[in-house]
Amino acid sequence: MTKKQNNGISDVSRGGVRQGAGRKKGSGKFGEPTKVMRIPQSKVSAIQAWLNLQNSQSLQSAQDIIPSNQAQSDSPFVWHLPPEETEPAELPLYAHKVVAGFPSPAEDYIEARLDLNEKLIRNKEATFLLSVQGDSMKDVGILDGDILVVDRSIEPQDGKIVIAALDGELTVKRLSMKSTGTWLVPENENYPPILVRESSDIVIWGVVTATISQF
Amino acid sequence: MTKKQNNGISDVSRGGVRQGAGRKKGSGKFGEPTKVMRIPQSKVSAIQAWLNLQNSQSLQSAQDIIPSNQAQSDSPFVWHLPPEETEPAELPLYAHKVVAGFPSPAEDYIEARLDLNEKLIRNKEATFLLSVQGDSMKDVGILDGDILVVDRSIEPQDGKIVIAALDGELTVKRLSMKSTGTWLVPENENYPPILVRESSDIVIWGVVTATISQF
DNA sequence: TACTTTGATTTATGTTACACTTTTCAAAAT
DNA sequence: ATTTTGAAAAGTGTAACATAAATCAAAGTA
Repeated sequence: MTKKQNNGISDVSRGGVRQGAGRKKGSGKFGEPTKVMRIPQSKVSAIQAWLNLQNSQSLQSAQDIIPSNQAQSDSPFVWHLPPEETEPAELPLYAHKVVAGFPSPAEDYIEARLDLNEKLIRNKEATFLLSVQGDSMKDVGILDGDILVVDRSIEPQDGKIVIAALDGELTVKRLSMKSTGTWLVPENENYPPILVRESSDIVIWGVVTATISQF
Repeated sequence: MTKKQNNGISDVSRGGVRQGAGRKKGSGKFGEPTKVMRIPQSKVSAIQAWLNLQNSQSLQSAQDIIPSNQAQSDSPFVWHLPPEETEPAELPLYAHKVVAGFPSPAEDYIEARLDLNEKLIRNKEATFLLSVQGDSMKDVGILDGDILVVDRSIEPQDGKIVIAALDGELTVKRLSMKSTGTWLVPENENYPPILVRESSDIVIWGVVTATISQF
């Protein structure tokens, strides 16, 4: 296999011990020293998923928003959150049966004023945002690049759309708990439902309460 | 030290291979098989803390909270673990192997204000919200009941998704300005594109910058 | 000269191995 | 009947090992 045939006088004339040779410290995927730990089996994938997230999160600051080096699945990734507090912006909300009439939206048409934070976030402490990769949930309007609003304080019930850590990867799917068992169901006919076996290692991170597509 | 002096005929007459001998499976502190994982140093204590928490929650809290076998840690880890989702009991989801409660990947950010307004609204004065009826734009994730964020200050260009008042009705469509004329194009194969004739009465109210679906 | 290839070196990573600890139970001792 | 004992079985933390990936200067090539 190896072409190194050090018979007597070798052709070794490259490489060698020298300053600066070899891989750089901190060049691994974690960017820091590691330690081995013993983890209970059922928690392995949750931790893997979490580490992946942490990883992509720190990459985000340097790179763009969505890391592309692991585009093989529909994993959501943590969205960077605006640090600063600003005054709540209340926007006019027009009735959804807006009749024609005057093109320019005047005060008359305003049905209510709405603060998006208030509208979308019920439990601020338990809510975080993720961005989506993949289109396995496209039929419910969750598209690649969307921002998901996830509430960890909502109980994952049958029919809810959840963020689940399965085999070390985060996915967004609809949770289905039937007599046939627990399933993670995509909303895209090109993807099959996933049966959550007894032996499966699954952790639900939260319930998706909204998705935001930006154009 | 050992008093076992197996010289010739030993006094071995206790113990021995037999059914039921030895420690029981699942009698460890995790109650299940484990696996070794490599963990980045900075995450070790967080994971330990979480594992301890999980442990003391699922098992009896007869023991103490803080394990003493790792009290040598030099990092002043604060055990201020969030009260979190630990609402008055009632999550017997363990039966389904569905467990909530991994520390949020965005925990550090939750403290910060999730300002969706800032994220979604560029020009507050010119922005309004509109809710959607119909599914003519479902392929871009605009579904019935969604809330649209509309910016009147953005110039309606070819390819933009716009709110148009056409012959007295408000619609959301993609604006297409080709040599064949100006079109309002649905994003749903069941709907035909609409040609905007010279005689048409059309007014563009604004450009859609985002859509929000709530579940 | 400028670019590409090569290969030893160094760090990273996942897994196995191993030393030691803990738990368990029945025979032996009391 | 109760306690002691000790091998067996399982658990736990860490070292060790085998690849894998990254790095860079020498050597090769155009």
